[in-house]
Amino acid sequence: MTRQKIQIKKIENTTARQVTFSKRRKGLLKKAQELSTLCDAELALIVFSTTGKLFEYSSTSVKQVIERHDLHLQNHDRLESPPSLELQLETGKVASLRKEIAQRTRELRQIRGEELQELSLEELKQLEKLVEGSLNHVVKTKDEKFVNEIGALKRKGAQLMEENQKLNQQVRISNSSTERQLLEQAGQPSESITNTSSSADHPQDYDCSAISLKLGLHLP
Amino acid sequence: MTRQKIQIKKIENTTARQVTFSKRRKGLLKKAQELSTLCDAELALIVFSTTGKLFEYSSTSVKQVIERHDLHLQNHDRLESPPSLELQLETGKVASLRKEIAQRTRELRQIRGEELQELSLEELKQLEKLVEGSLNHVVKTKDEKFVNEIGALKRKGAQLMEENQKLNQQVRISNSSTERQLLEQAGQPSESITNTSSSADHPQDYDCSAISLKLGLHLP
DNA sequence: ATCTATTCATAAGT
DNA sequence: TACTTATGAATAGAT
Repeated sequence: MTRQKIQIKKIENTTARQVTFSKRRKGLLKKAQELSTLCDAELALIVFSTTGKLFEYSSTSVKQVIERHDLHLQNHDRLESPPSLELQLETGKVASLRKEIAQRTRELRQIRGEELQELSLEELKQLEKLVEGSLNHVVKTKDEKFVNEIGALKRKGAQLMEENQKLNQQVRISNSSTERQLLEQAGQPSESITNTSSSADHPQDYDCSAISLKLGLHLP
Repeated sequence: MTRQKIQIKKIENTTARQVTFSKRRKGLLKKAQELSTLCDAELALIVFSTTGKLFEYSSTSVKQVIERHDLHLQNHDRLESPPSLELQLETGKVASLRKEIAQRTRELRQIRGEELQELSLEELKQLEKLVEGSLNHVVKTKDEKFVNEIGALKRKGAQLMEENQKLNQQVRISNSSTERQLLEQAGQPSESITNTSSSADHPQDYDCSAISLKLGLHLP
C-alpha cells in the first residue's frame, strides 16, 4: 500500500506472497502486542503460513485465551466427554467463583467510579458514604505513618546529637592532651626520639579517629 | 502515533483506553483479514476487552484454527484424554479463580481502608488519590441524578398544573350548566314529582362528579 | 462520531 | 533476506 495501492486478494506470485506475508505478519504481531498492552486486553493471535508454519502471539498464553474463548461460547462440545461427578463438581465451583469475581469486579468498578449510571440515587448516597469513609481511613492511616516516621526521625536525631556531644567531648580531651604533649615535646626537643616512640603512638591514634569522627558528624 | 507519539504501556485513563481499544481493535481485525486474504494464511485472532467482551476474527473458523494449533503443539491432552485431565484443567481453573478473587478482595479491602497498615507511605498517597477521584466521581454522578430528578419533577409539576387548569375550566362549565338547570326547576315547582324523577337523577349525577373533581384538584 | 496532523506500515525497488 | 523510500494507512488528540 505504498508505491501503489494494492487489491486485497490472494497474491498469486509465490515470492511476492512470501515477502508480503513476512512483512505483514510482523506488523500484525506488533499491533496485537500493542493493543494488549495499551488496553490491558487478553488476546491471542494464531497464524499459519501456506507452508504450514505456525506463528503466534498471546498476551497471556494461547492455551489460556483459548480456554476463555471456549467458555465464552459454551463450546464445551470441544471438550465433550462423559462429565464425571468430580468434574461437574469442579465446573460448578468454577461457575460460582466466576460469579463471585464478577460481583467483586462490579464493586471495584463502582467504587472506582466507572459504572455509576446504573445506580439509584439512594445507592449513590450510600456509595458516597462508603467512599468517604474509605478516604478518611486512608488519610488517617497515611497521617499516622507520617507521624510515626517523624517520631522515628526525631528519636534518631536526638540519639545522634547525644553521640555527637560525647564525641565532641572526646575530641576536646584528646586535643588538649595532644596540645600538652606537643608543648612537652616543644619544651624538650633534644630528648631521644626512640624513647618517646612507644608512648607517642597512642596520642596519634587518638588524633586520627577524632578527626574522622569530626568529619562524620557533619553528615546527618 | 500521530499528534504525538505514545508509549506502549497500559493507558490508565478508562475512557481513553476504551476509545483506543475500539480504534485499534478495528485496525487489528482489518489487518488480520488482509493478511489471511493476501497470503492465503489460516489465521485466528481472539480479543477480550477488559470488560470481558469477546471480539474475534478467523479466516476459516476459530474452532478449526484452534484445533490445528493444538495439533501443531501436540497438545493432544487438550482434546483426546481421560477425563482426569479435564478434571485437572478445571481444578487449575478453580485455583486461578481463587487467586483472582483473593486479589480483588484485597483491593476492595484496601480501598475500603481495612488493610492499610501493610502499605507504604507512597502506596497510601496513591490510594488516597484514587479514592479521592472515586469520591469525586460518585458525588458528581449523584448530583447529576439529583438535577435530573428535579428536572423531571418540575416537568411533571408543570404538566399537572396544566391538567389542573383544564379540569377547573370543565368544573366551571358543568357548574354553570347545573345552576341553569336548578333555575329551570325552580321556575316550575308545581309539576308532578314522579314525572321528574327520571330526569332529576341526571343533574344529581352531574353534581356529584363536579364535587369530586373539585376535591381532587386540591391534591397535587 | 468526525477531523486532521502525525507517525507508522509497507509496496516496490535494489 | 535486508535496506531504502515514496506513499498509503492508521491513529492520537481534539472537537
